[in-house]
Amino acid sequence: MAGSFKANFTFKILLIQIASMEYSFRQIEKKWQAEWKAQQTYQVSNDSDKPKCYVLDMFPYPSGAGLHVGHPLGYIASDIYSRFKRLKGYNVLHPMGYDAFGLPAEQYAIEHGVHPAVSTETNIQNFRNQLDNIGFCFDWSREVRTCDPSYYKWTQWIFLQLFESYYNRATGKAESISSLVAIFEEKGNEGVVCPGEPGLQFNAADWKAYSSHRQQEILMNYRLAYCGYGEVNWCEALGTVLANDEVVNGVSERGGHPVVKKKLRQWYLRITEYADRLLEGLDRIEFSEAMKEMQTNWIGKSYGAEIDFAVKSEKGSVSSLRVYTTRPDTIFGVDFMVVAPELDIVEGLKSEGQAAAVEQYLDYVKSRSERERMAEKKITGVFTGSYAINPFDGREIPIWLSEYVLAGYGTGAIMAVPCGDERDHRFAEHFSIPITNIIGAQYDGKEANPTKDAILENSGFLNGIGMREATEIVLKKLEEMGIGNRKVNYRMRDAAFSRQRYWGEPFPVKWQNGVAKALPASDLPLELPYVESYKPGPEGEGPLANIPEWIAAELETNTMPGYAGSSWYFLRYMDPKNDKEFCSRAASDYWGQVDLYIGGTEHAVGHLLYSRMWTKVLYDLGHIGFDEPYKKLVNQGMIQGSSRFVYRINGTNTFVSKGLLNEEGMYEGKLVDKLHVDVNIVDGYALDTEAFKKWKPEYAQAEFVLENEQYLCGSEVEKMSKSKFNTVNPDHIVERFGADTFRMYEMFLGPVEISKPWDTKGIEGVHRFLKKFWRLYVDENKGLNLTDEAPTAAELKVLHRTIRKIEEDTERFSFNTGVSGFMICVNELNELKCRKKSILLPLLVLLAPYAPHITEELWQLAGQAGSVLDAAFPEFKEEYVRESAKAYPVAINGKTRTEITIGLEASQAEVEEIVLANELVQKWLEGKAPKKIVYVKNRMINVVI
RNA sequence: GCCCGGGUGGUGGAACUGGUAGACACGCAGGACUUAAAAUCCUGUUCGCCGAAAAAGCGAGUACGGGUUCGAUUCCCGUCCCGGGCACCA
Repeated sequence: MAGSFKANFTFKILLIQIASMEYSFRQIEKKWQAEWKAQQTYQVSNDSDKPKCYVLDMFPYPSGAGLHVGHPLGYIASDIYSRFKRLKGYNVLHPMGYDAFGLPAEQYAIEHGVHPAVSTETNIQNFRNQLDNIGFCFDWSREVRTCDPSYYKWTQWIFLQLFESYYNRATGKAESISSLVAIFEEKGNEGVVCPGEPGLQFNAADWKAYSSHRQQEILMNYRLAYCGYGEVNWCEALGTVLANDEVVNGVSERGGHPVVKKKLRQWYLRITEYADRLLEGLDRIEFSEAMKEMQTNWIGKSYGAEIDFAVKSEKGSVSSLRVYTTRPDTIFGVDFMVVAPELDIVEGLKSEGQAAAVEQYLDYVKSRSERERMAEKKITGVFTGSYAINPFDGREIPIWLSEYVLAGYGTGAIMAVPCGDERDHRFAEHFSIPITNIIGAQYDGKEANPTKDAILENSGFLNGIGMREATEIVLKKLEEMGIGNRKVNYRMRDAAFSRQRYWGEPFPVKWQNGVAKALPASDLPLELPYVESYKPGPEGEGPLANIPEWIAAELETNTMPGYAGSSWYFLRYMDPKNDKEFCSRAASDYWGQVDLYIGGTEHAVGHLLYSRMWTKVLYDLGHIGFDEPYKKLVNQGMIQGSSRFVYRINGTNTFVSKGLLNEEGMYEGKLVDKLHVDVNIVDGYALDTEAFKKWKPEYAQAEFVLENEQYLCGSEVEKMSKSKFNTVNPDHIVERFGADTFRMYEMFLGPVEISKPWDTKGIEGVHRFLKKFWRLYVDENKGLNLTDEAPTAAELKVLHRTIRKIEEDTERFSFNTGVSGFMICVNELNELKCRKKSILLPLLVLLAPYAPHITEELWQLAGQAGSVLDAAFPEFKEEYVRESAKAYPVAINGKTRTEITIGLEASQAEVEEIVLANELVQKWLEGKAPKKIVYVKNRMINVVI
């Protein structure tokens, strides 16, 4: 008994010892995360002799769902790059913070009665824990939050800069409103076109004679941040304004209530004044061509003309119709006009006979969102009963209304040339409008041809003239006749900058007698007051309108949108604690532009354009020394999720199982709304209907139409996002495999810029690699197992190839191939049974940016001083990898047939001789002479027969 | 609809500037070690044809159809499918 007990006891001790030298990743990771925190290893100074490098991740919104595996993809990439740059001797700024204002927190407040500040704080804590788990090198002492008054004080301050500025087109930059007033007092607005009211003209005397109310109204039309009127999605039943996101099939996602458009007073940013500079700036920054193209298209600069057509109508109240066209040369091909249904002149255009049809059409359009209108393939429209007169041949052209023409672009009216424009063509065919062919054989009668190179026919005085030339002739003639002028147009509109919401920055503005007055900077921050209820105010105003004190103080009741705080946050990180300035000039001069910005393409035209504009304004006003915020942008692809959908019969609370829908996605002839459902309450495709009822209050009374006693959901691969309820939490991945494995696996999945669906299987391979790596240094029984022997040539070759590979791949953000490079290296060193410090210590440094915890542990075990984070990146030496010969693939007619090893210095003649002597090549030649032998040094050889 | 991106084995992907398609992994199959399992290690793995098998060989192959080229996953034209954005999600 005793002997057996003792043996058992010893055995246990042995087990513990063995276990202690295994790769126990959780223990190692927690140890070093605590150590780095204690040592403040990641704190960065603004004062350093080293070259600077600013690496930034796009500002996350701390959602209640927490991090999903898609978020850290970019953070890991930037983390690896930051650590790599640190090893390379840079002073690296790599900060993180929270874009903490936003709709979801408010939505949550409405649904659960929790104050957004409370839920946001909880979410941030949660986010932070999740981030810490992964071992990022963020300098948390620089953390910022947009909802913190010490932060939004400066958001409000920058808003005041915008409010107190206008864009001087003559100097091409923002200047102060006071300097504009000085110009007005001296000479009126001559030479200073009013962007908000282009026809406006007044002299100094006029200006002085204006009431102060009128003066303020004029100034408002110049300000970079200004007030105007705009349409919003208004839901009467909810008494609130909805985001496009929240509107499905013309009804609210919450509750399925009708949504119509309503005009409300709104703030705007005059980003259109910066259109040309936003275009020009693209030439000076390293964004992908696709990204530049998207921004260019969004800005949508076009050169064309505005033309006034005389109108013949029953009422006679409309004398002319102004259209915008980029193709004045096609004016003889105009077969009809299309006017946006919202335009005021519609009332005057409709004839008695068409009145009913027009009214019916207007009702239809009112129920449609802009998104739906643009996505519509179906052709809709109505004839107004009026005609425009072609100024050159007097032809009467019918005027139609159609939703494919948008009120906000150009003049809201177009001249339709069906033979040259696809949409016009389909419209003409659909409504049987006769088509005039002005390009002869270039038009086949079936499809529009948008060519610019045809010779015009059927075109009066333009007959026989090329289109490009004709454009100029027509423009001159229109100008002579006084009915048209050249016009540069932008598709981009001014950015709506107010929300009828609670959880955002209050505007530092008072309304007195209908005039907006800026609060003095000394009153900032204007703090967001506490509210009991998040219900909208009267007439769709924001919740702040419900606070008597707020109203009594005459304060603006709108709040700023999400992109306000995120448009300048990269500056605040440089000097986060400054309570005198948004960022000291010394700090912004030291850090300068963001050297590497990583984030998704979903911000291509929103955030990235706004923050570029804000930067330009701050630059113009002399607050910073550069006018582009981001020097280089790398787009991370999305890690996609697999979403699930439920189908609600439109206007009801009844949900129909997927299999019961017909091919058009209808149920018994009824329209259904397709709604996302949380993947966590769906098993495969089967919905847990009880959990569904508890999921959201509005579903508590939901009824289900089942198939085979189950409710089956639809599925789609799409972006992983809180709003699509399809997220996977990284925490449990880290728990099972460790942070180093998680980091490397995310990178190993594929190129950082490509989207791919998440799949947990496959992570084993990376985990195995790290265990193998560990065993290169540590014998699980004996412990550390390194020698001081001199390395062999083969070992040096493996090491230096890896140095080159990792350096190149990290520098070009090809982290996936970097990881595979490490795998190859470890496989080869294993084969060589290499345990030499001279090889393995440099390898530790190479791997440190990718897997910081395991490398720091081994660095310490190997008795190295200091942290591996501050080691020097090993230097690549070409001499160790140099080859003297290459095994060339030899192809016959492009098809590889064999391999021949030839010295690298061989000449064409020598190669030909060697190749022709080869037995296999001779077999293919069958005695004939080759036509040609292609030899590309260090690449391949091709024998052409 | 418009703009942008993508499509390569059973799966994720590699091939960087037009030069050996499938690196590196996952999965799968077989084997070694073990009483067994886990862990670890080894071998094979694009498809088809020809072989008893192995070796070798032949043919096809990077969404589909064309083109340029000695040579195309890579460049050009057209088609299909998937994803992102389209102005109040951030």
